[in-house]
Amino acid sequence: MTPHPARDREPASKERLRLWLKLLKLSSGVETELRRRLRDDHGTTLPRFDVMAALSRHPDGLKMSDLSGYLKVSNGNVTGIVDRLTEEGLALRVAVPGDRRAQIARLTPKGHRAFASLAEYHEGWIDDLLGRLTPGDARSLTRLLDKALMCGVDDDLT
Amino acid sequence: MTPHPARDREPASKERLRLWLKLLKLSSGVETELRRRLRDDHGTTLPRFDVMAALSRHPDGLKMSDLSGYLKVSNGNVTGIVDRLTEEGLALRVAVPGDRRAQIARLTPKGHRAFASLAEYHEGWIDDLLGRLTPGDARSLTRLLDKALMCGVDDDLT
DNA sequence: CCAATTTATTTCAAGCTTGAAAATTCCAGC
DNA sequence: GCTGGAATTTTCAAGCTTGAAATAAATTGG
Repeated sequence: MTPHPARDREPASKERLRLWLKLLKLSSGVETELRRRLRDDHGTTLPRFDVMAALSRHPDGLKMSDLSGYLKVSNGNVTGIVDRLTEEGLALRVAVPGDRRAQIARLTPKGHRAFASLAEYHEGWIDDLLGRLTPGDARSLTRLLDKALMCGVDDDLT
Repeated sequence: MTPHPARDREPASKERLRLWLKLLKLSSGVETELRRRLRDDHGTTLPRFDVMAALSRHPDGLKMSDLSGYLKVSNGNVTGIVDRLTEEGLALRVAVPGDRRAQIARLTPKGHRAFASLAEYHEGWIDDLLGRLTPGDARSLTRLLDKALMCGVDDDLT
C-alpha cells in the first residue's frame, strides 16, 4: 500500500533518517557560515571560491567543461561565474590552440593572490567551526563518511 | 604573516579540513540526488518539500515569519515558495484573527496527502542512499555529529 | 488621540542553479 | 571536399536565495 513500506527494517531506516537530518544540519550550518564570512568579510561568494579553488589547483587553466565536471555543476553555471570573476579581474579566458570551440579559464596573478589569502582564512574557519571535534573524532568521522560514500554517492574531486 | 597561521596545530586543522570535504561531498551528493528524484519522479522541489514538511508538523498552520524561522531561510524566500505551493493547490494562507499584518500558511487536504506520500518516498531514498552504513555506524556517526553541533553551529528544527 | 517605534510581510535586485535549446566548431566517413 | 553527428560553449527561462527597502498594521508613550 505505501510506496516504500520497509516494514521489516523500520528501525534502521529511522536511524538513517535521523542521521541524515544531523548531517544536513551540520553541513548546511557550516556552509551558511562560510557564505556569510566570504560575503561580509571578503566580498565574495562560495561559488566563486569553489571555482577559484579548482583553478588554483590547475595553474595552466581548465577547459570550461572540465571545470564544470570537477565542480559537478552545469556548463551554463560556470559560464556565469567565470564571467563575474573575469569582470573582477580574478580570472580570464584564453583560446585553446587546436580547438576554436574550447576556452581555457585560468586565474590571473591577482586571482592567485586573492585565492591564496581566502584559502588560509577558509582553513581557519573550518578549524574553528569543527573545533569541538578532536583529531581522533575527526578521523573516526572521516572513516565513517568514507564508508557511506563508498558507492552510495558517486565520486568527484579531492 | 598569514591570516590564520595555526602553526602549532597544523595537523589538526588539516584533519578537520579533510573531514569537511568528505562531509560536504556526502551531504551535497545526497541532496543533489534528493532534488533529482523530487523533480524527475514527483514534479516538485526540495524547498517546497521542506516547507510542506514544516507545515505538516503544524496542522493548524504557521505564521510566515515562524515558517522562515523554522527553516532558517529569509522571509522573502518563504513568500515565494508559499506562493507557488498555493498556485498548485497544496497550501493556502489564512488571516490571523487578531492581527491584520500576519498570515498563517497551512497545507490544504491535497497538500497533506501529497506530503504524506513524498515523506514515505523520502525516507526510502535516505535509507537507500545511506544504505552502506549499518545501524551501528549510523548511531556512531550521529553521536559524533551531535558533538560537532554542540555549539559550533546554532540549533534549529528536528 | 497622536507620534514613534516595532513587528509582519511583501517586493525587489542581484546572484546562483539547472536543463534545454541554440550556435559554433570539430571530426569521421564517404 | 562534403555531410552528418559529436563536442564545446553560451544563452535562456524558471526557480531558489539573500538582504535591503517598502508597506502596512500593531503597540507604546506621551
